[in-house]
Amino acid sequence: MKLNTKSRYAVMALADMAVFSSDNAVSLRDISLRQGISLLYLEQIFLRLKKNNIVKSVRGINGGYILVKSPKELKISDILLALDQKVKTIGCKKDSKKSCNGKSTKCITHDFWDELDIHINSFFENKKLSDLLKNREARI
Amino acid sequence: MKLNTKSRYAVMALADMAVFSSDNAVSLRDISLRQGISLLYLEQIFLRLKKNNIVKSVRGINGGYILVKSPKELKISDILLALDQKVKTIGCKKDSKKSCNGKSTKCITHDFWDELDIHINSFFENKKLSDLLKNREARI
DNA sequence: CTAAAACTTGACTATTTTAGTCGGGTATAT
DNA sequence: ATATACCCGACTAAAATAGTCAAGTTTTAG
Repeated sequence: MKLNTKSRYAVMALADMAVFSSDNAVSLRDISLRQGISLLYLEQIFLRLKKNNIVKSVRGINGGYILVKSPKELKISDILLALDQKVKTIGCKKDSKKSCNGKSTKCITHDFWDELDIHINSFFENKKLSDLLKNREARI
Repeated sequence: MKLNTKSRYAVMALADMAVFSSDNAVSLRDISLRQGISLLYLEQIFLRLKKNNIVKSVRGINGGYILVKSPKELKISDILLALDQKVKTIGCKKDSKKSCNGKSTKCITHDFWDELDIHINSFFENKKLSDLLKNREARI
C-alpha cells in the first residue's frame, strides 16, 4: 500500500514553496533543483495543482507558481485530491447495491475497509501544509 | 493508494473461516464458493498464510485450514505482514543515511510520511479479526 | 523588438506491479 | 485405490506508474 510519486512530489514541492516563497512566484526550475525532482514531471504535476486551484501561475520571465491558500490553511487532503490520489483502499463499491465480489450483499469485510478509509482520510484532512514545516532542522 | 487484492482476500477468507469454523478444518473450496474468490488464487494466498503461521493445514479428504490463533487474538497487521503488504506509503528509505531523493539529508516531507505510516499501521495493529465480525447482519 | 525564461498541453513509452492461471505434484480418509 | 484437498513454482495478460517528448504560448528584461 503505497502513495504514488505524483502525490509525494506534489506535497514535497508545495512544502518547498512554503519555505522559499518570499512573496514572488517560485519557478519549477528552482523546485526541481532543490528537491531533486524532474522538471518535466513537475510540470505535469503543477498542471493538476493549478486546475484544482491549489496554486496559481505567473507566466514569463521571473514567473512561477504561487500558493493560493496559506500553508496554514492548505489541507494535505486537498493536494491529494488534486492528483486523483483517492484513498480507496479496496475495490468494493461504496454505494452500489451490487457491490464487492459480485454478490448482491455487502462482503463480510466491507465495513472494515470503509473504516480504514475514514481513518486514513481523516489523517490527511487534519494535516495542514504548515504542519510539515515544524521542527524541521534539515530543510535542504 | 490501495490495498492489493491478495491482502483483501486474505482478510476476507480468514473472516469467513472465523464465522464457519466449527472445530473442523475449512476447505478452500468452501471459502471460494461462499466468498466468490478464485480457488486457485486462494491456494496461493493460503500458502503464505501457512508459512507465516496464521493458519495450519489438514491434508486429505475433509481437510482444509484451521486458524492458529483465535479471532480475538489475531491482529489484522499479522495477516498483512504474511502477504508482504507493507504499509510503506512512500519510497524514502527509513534508515539509510542517503535517503529520499538521492540527497544525503532527509527530504523535507520525510517525517510526515513516517507519521502517516505509523498512523495506518496502528490501525491494523489494534484491529483483531473478531472485530470485523461484530454487528454483521448481512453475513452472506 | 526580440530573446530567453517559464508556463501549457497532449501524447507517448518503458518498466513495474498486479491479479490472477497453469501444471504437476503429495498426503490422507474412506 | 481413488477422490479430495493441500502444495508449490512458474508463467502471463493487463493495468498502473513514472516519467519523457514535442511543440507550443506568454511575459518581461534589456
